[in-house]
Amino acid sequence: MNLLSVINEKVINAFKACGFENAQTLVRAADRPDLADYQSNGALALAKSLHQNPREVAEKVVEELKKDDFFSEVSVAGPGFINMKIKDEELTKLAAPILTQEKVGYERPDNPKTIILDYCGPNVGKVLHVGHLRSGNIGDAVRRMMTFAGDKTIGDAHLGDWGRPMGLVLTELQHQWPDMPYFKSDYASDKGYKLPFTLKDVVEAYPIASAKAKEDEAYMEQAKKYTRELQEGNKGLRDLWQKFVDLTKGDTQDLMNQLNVHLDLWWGESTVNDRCMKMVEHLQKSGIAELDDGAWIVRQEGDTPPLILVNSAGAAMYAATDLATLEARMEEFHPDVVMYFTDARQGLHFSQVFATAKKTGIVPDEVKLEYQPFGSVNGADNKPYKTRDGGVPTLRFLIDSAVQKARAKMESGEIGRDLTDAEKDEISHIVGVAALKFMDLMNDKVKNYIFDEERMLATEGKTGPYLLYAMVRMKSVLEKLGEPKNNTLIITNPAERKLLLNLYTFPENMQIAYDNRAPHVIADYLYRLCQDFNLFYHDCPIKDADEQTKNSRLNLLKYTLKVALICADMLGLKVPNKM
RNA sequence: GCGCUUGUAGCUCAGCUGGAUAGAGUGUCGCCCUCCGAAGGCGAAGGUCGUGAGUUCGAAUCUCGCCAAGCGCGCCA
Repeated sequence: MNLLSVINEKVINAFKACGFENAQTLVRAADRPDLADYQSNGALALAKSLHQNPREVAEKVVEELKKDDFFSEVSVAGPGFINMKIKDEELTKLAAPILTQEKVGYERPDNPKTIILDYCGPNVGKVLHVGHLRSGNIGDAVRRMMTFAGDKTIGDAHLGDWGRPMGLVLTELQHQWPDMPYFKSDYASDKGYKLPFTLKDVVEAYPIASAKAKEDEAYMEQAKKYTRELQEGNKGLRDLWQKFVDLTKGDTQDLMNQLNVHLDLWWGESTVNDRCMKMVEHLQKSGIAELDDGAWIVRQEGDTPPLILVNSAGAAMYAATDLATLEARMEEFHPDVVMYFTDARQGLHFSQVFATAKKTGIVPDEVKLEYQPFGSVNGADNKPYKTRDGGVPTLRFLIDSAVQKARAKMESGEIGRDLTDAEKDEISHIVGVAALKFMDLMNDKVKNYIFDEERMLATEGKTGPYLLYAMVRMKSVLEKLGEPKNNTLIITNPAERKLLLNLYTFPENMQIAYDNRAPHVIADYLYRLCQDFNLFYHDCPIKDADEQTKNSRLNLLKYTLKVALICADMLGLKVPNKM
């Protein structure tokens, strides 16, 4: 049960009582809060299909609704809106049955699904950068939303750990550390061997290697050879490869932990290596793949260019790995939906892969494949964000910088004076990361946004720190003044009413966010909730109020905190107890 | 050339499965701490919704054309 469904039921019955059997009620929170709490646009839609005057239809329904003393006022406005105001007593009466529910009134309209979400996408040999922030952040937020809604979710990092880049890294590492045991013909084990290189060396090795390979043919041949031998299972290369894959994984894990981004699965391209070859062979034999200019391709419908499965050098392309990964996911998890969170430039690739997956039967018809593109992060010049020296900012740099600035803010302000150093460290990390994450999640994901560190860390305006501050206040007041004694609610002030009404709209907002895979809808809702709370806090003193009012306000506060924390959690924001 | 995405207040963005007076934030200007956390609150000013047509009782929203920006188009991922 939630407020929308309660009102909707009443409006449906009113329409029926007027002889309109299957009317769409189109009930929602009012666009004009000055005129109504909820509105129904059903009369407009109905009148259109019946070729009647919408106002007349609305008048009839309003007469019916007026009989219900749930409403304090029901009226027709404009071309045929039905405006409804709810009695304060009814509003407060519903608080306990709705707002104490675990999901505060959210009820999903369909059956739970199994959903695989492909996000983060780290590549071995490359540093995580601002793009991984978006992929991880958005993908994880959507995963959290779906988990809340009751779906079984699987977040997969989809590690880029295979192919030519691995051969290049192996080659360059050998050049720099030729004495490593892995390359010896009699290699058996590296037990007790201490690695001479670090993650830093690995990520530096890749660009060096690909530059060398372009100029030096022998070097390229070596890389190709290692790529092939790695795939064939050469033990030394396999062991060395595992070492630097683990370094990358560890680093990614650390960064994702810092961002509070959760991953369930670390399947890499290597995971599907064997399967990939078999799949390609099958497509070749079945005639779906055809040879063209030495490459194996799958033709697409219309003007869509063909998908390249295997290049003319015989190497599987990433479309092939993606298809093999899909095949593996189907077998292992039988998902209803698979979604990909990658930047907006890969649209063509995924439309080819999806079409091919369906055409070949790798993915059954009933399984939905969703491409969820996101825009780029731009600098003040509206071009992809760069650091001052012109480089691509690494994810670690972005996090460190945000945390450091949050800390500086704490030191310079008058706040947090009573915090210990350890507390300051912990809290500035939470605040800095929240600033970064919220800036990334607050806008529609397909759009580019402009990275502005000053603004994202500001405490005024629509920012992470503003939200955290509001929630910290809620916690703090509740802790100081204690739990309410019973769950009776009364309305004595417009700010209380506004806040309460807003709490009731959580289910609707949740549904919109879910349907559109849109964390920014939750972000926006949470922001409005915090605004309403701040007004309530300002206008409605609790401590010195009479017993009944105090109790009621504590209840309202408790409910607000509960909903706010649910939203914050869906966005992957941690909320400290003080700041 | 074909395709994808975007264009809303000075700036950053909501609203886009058709509905009322297009909303926030920021910036600008003014106001509010003897009071549970002022990292807060209140108010004012600010818009030909890129543009032109069409559909409709009604369009920021749907359709088409045009303009502008970004991106993608077989052997990288």
